[in-house]
Amino acid sequence: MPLSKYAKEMDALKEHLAKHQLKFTRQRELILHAFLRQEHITAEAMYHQLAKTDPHLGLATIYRTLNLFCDAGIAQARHFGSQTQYDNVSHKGHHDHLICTGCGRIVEFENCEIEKLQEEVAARNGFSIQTHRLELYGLCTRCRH
Amino acid sequence: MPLSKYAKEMDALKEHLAKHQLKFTRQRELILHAFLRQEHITAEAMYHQLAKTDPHLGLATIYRTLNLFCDAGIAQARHFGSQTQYDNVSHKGHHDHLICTGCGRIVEFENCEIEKLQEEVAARNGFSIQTHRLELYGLCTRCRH
DNA sequence: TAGAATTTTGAGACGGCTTATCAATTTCAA
DNA sequence: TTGAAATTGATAAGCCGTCTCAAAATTCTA
Repeated sequence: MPLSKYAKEMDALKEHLAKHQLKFTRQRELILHAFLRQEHITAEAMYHQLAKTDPHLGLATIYRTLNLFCDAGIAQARHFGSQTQYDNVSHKGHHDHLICTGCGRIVEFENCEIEKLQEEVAARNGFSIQTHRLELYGLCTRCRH
Repeated sequence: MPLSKYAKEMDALKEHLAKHQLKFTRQRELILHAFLRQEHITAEAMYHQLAKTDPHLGLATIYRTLNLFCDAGIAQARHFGSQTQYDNVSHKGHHDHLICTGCGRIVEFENCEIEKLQEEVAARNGFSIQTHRLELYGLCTRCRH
């Protein structure tokens, strides 16, 4: 019985920390919990969100920690406009994105067939996939008119 | 008989200019030709490239013009890392990437079936795809051992 | 073709997002 | 508990892209 529903990610983080001689800190734990509650978030948004309960948490720490999560495979950075979105990898499962270049609207989708083909391509090249990123850019119905 | 192999894009640009009361300038023509020669490029890269022959071309002009091309449907901006890549829309030969998280090796691939499925997903959501980005992250044969 | 109206250009200032710096603090292995 | 090493927070610095504005170029009109 896990102590928390985020035990899996917590383990992944601790394993990464151990492997790189990094330390487990109050801030990292705090940010991890806040991060795992969302599907995706920007550093700035998380800063404001956490400021309510932890007003002394620095913005730089949030950036550093979210980038750490990316290294640990818990988060994935996605650049949109001038900002960076940090996606919760476990939350999104295997959701990919349709992004409207007109209005910025984002539609999530999932397609098993595509995933299967990805596996085939990877296998053919001797790779074992850990994660992937698929973004389709185009115009949505509204923006086409 | 077209005067240049870029006649189609030139027409698209001129049509857009006319429709918006914009002017056809030496710089716009210059940048269009330089742009169409590549599959994708950043403003900065184009700046350095053109500086050899036109040292007085301003970086701001390049940004403005590449954004103009986006409006005209000739180019398409894509955010990559902290930079903006301007993709040449007319280039169809799009390749995707397999990226080894162990050693950083990048293998390019192309898969028509995946592209077809992408089109289907987009259509189902009312999108018309302009471009896409597909990256598979994993371990290559060597790094798995 | 000349002249006027309008747009564009180039150079640098500016602003937003992210990373670097560094002294003080915290973690953790011994 | 102690001390080496990593982390933090505040802020400076950096980067990328846009804005500003006077001068130049383009287009329109006659």
